[in-house]
Amino acid sequence: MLRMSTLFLRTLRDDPADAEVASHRLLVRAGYVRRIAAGIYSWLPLGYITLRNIERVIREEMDGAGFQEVHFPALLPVDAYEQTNRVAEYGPNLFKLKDRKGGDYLLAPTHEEMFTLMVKSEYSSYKDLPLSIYQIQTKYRDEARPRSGIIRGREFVMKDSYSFDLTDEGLDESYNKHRDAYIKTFDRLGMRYNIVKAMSGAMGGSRSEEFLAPCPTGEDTYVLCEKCGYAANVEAMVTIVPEVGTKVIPALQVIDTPNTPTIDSLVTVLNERFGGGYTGADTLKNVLLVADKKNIAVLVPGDREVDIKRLQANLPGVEDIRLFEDADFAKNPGLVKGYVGPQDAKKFGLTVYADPRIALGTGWISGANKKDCHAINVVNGRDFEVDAYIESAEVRAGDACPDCGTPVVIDRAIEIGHIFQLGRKYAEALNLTVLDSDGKSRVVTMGSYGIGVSRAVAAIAEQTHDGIGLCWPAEIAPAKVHIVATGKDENPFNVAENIAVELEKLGLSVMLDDRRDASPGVKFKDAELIGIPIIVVVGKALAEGNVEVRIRRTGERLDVRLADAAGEIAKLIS
RNA sequence: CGGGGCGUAGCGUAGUGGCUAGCGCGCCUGCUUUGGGAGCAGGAGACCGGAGGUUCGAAUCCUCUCGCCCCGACCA
Repeated sequence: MLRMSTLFLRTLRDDPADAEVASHRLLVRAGYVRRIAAGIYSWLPLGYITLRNIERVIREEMDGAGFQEVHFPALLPVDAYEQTNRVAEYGPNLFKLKDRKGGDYLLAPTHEEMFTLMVKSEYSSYKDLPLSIYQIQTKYRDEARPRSGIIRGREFVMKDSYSFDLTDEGLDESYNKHRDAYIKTFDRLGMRYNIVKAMSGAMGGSRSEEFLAPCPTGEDTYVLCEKCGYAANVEAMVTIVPEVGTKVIPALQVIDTPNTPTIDSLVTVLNERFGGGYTGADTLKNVLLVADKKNIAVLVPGDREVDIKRLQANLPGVEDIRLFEDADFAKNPGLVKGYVGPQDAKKFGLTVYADPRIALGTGWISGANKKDCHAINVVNGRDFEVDAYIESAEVRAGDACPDCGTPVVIDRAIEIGHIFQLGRKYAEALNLTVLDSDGKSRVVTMGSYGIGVSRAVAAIAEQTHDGIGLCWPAEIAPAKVHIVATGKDENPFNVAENIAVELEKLGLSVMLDDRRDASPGVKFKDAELIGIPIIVVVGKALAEGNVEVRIRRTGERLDVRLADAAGEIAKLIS
């Protein structure tokens, strides 16, 4: 039983000045966490209980699916991470340190290497597979910018699992088992979430899905088709290739378009000259970028921006992308800022990437590679060539769903889980092989499955809080019932104590506000801030032989006969 | 790393060269109060982020530095 009279807790009346998002503000105010440094937090009793409740649910579901828990050190020698090139990949995001002998260590940002090496050192036969093991561990990433309190820290708790299979079919099966276990887990945690197609990113691999908890403070943007259920991270959103008309487009013609370095100014001039009807979508935007020191052109419809994140996600292997700067234009005098067209790309040594909307045979208005001049009737395949079609244009609400064509909606979310098929990258790098039934050595294929445990505390707080405080789902609340005793004589305190004991006998955890020196108002405010789902007030209603039961989420209040209070409360929870 | 903002008691804050750094919450003591963050009285608590400088005098001005928050870049 948690007794408020002795609980290590101090709630704050004012919002902390350094907290912006709701979860951060309320978790600090309600005494769940305290900041130690940027992105590094201490967990106080209420917060730690909540965190462990989430861990418990995760463990139950992982164990239930037949996965086994292990525990690796957070402090590791760098060797293995060098073999897989992770030290370079993580770069400054890696917390590095030296031991007294000068040996290089790191605080692990993730543990693929350890899992792989562990399996390698223990197993060597296909008969040992499939295998899925997991851990719940503190991870360290020296983020360039920690933000939003617990949501994005430099130290955080993560559950990570890895599956090991001989075949691709086996990997699919392991992946699906994890997917099912995640669905059960997040359902129990009382979260709203979408399972969304994602890019597997630099890790390689094929299938990849994210579990996203919709919430305005989230950092991820995703699209959702409300008709067919298609959901994808914007990076993974697929664009429908438009039908190309059969009309013959006249020959390319260069026209004078003075002072039209922007799409808007160009459209204005076109409409003046040709009597209207032109929009940005008729023009071709040629965005020049430098990708790992190579010049590239990205073609998108003029009414859209290039989404550099999407572009990068769809250009695997490219590490650094930036827009052309004045210095780059100076080095390439044929490329006229504001008047670039793809017609002479070869001549300029540009690799041309195009949004799928720039389909073969479509005609456009583009820059003429000459100051104050544009070209009309510029046809893809006739007047210019595209080296590759890739998703690179910004995604907008209302874009067509690739599965059913319905306009999609766009929403923001917090990434709380990510499952993906790693394939053989780590197994190859670390030489994890087993003998198959023919006695031949085969590289194992792996899957990787993460849940942000500490982040889930914040995500749930974001999704469930209201104007007066936190509001936990029963499964993870620091207690199931919060009993408030009010009044100045002994009786309500004794009654509250008795109900608490009875509830605990029924298996329900209880927080008891047995403070003698706090006024009722303070106790109510604290109870609402702390966010335990059922609040029982023992006080005035005693005169009629009742206690008052309040549902935190709905604000609903009902009187319950004292005699069967515990039983009634227990019913409310189940 | 670029842009912006901020560092004064546990928390929220006032204080733009002047004398003992002010207020609210919280904390301690006493009395009163007890269904919506109680009242009165008394009290403790601040190297004004740090270093250096200007000045008769610096929380206040200057330089450097450290930290924190927000936007962007970045982010298994």
